[in-house]
Amino acid sequence: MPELPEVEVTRLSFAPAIAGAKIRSASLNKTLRWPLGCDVTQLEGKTVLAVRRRGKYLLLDLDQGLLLVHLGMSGSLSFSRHLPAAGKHDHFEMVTSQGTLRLNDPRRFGAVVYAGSESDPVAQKLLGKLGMEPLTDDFDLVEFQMGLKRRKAAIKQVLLAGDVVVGVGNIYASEALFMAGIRPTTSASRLTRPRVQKLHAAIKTVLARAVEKGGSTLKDFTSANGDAGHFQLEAMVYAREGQPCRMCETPIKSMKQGQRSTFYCPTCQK
DNA sequence: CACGGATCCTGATGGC
DNA sequence: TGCCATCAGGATCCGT
Repeated sequence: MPELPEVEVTRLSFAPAIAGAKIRSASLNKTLRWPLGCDVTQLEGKTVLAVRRRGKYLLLDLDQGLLLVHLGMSGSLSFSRHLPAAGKHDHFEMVTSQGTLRLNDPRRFGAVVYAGSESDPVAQKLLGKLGMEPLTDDFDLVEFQMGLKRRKAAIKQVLLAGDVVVGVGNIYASEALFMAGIRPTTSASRLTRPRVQKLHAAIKTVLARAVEKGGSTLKDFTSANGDAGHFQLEAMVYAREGQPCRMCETPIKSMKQGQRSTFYCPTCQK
C-alpha cells in the first residue's frame, strides 16, 4: 500500500501525539517480514522521543535504540487513547502513557525491527542502500542524473528500485512519468538531461501534492487518525486504463513491467 | 554489478 | 459455504 506520501501522512498524524510517551507494554502476535530483533518485552519502559521517516520506513527514536516500522503492501498504523479490540490482522501493539500504537497488516509484508542505533548493522541492512530523499535538498539533480546514467533498465523500474531515489512506488512512478512526459519503458541511461530535470521536478511535485491530499486510499489506507487520503481522485493515469487522458483524451494504456502494472498515455508520453 | 523473475502473505474480484 | 485464476500500495533473494 504505502508509498512515501502515505508513510509521511501516517508519520504526521501521530508523531506529535506519541512524542514523550513511555511504553507500558508491547506485543507481537504474528511473524512479520523480518524478526523484531529483540524480546518484545524489552521495549517496556522505553520512551518514544520522536518519529522520523526515511524512504518508506518510519523510525521511532527511543531513549534507548529505535524501532524501524515498514508498512509493506497492506500495513497501516493507528494511534489513539482508545482503540477498539484488536482484530485478526493487528499484529503489533504498543501501549504507551499517551495512547496505543497498533499495526494492522493483512499481508504481513510489513515489519517492526528494533535496532540499538541507526548505525547498527540491523538498521543499516535496511537503510544502508536507500537512495536520495525526494522532498528535501538531499535530492540533488546532478546526482540523480548520474544515478540514472548507469542504469540501463526501464526508468519506471529504476524509480521503483529505490536505490537512486526513495519513496516512489507503483502509483507515483506512473504519475511522475506522466507529468514529465516520459514513456515508462525508456531506458534510464538514455534520458536526455532536460528530461531528467523534468522528471526530477515531477517527482517532487507529485509526492508533495500527494502528501497534501493525505495520500492515496485505493482500498483501505488511513492515517494513524483513521483519515483516508484523496490523491487517487486526481491521478492522471494510475488505474485509469481505457479512460480518456485528462490532457489529450487519448485512452490511457496499461502494461506490465516486472510483474507490476504501469499506466501511461501513449500520446503525452514519448 | 545490474537485470529479470520468483517469492513472501491474505483478501477481493471476476469468469466459468 | 463453488472453484480457480488473477490482481493488489513492497522489497529481497537468487541465478545469469
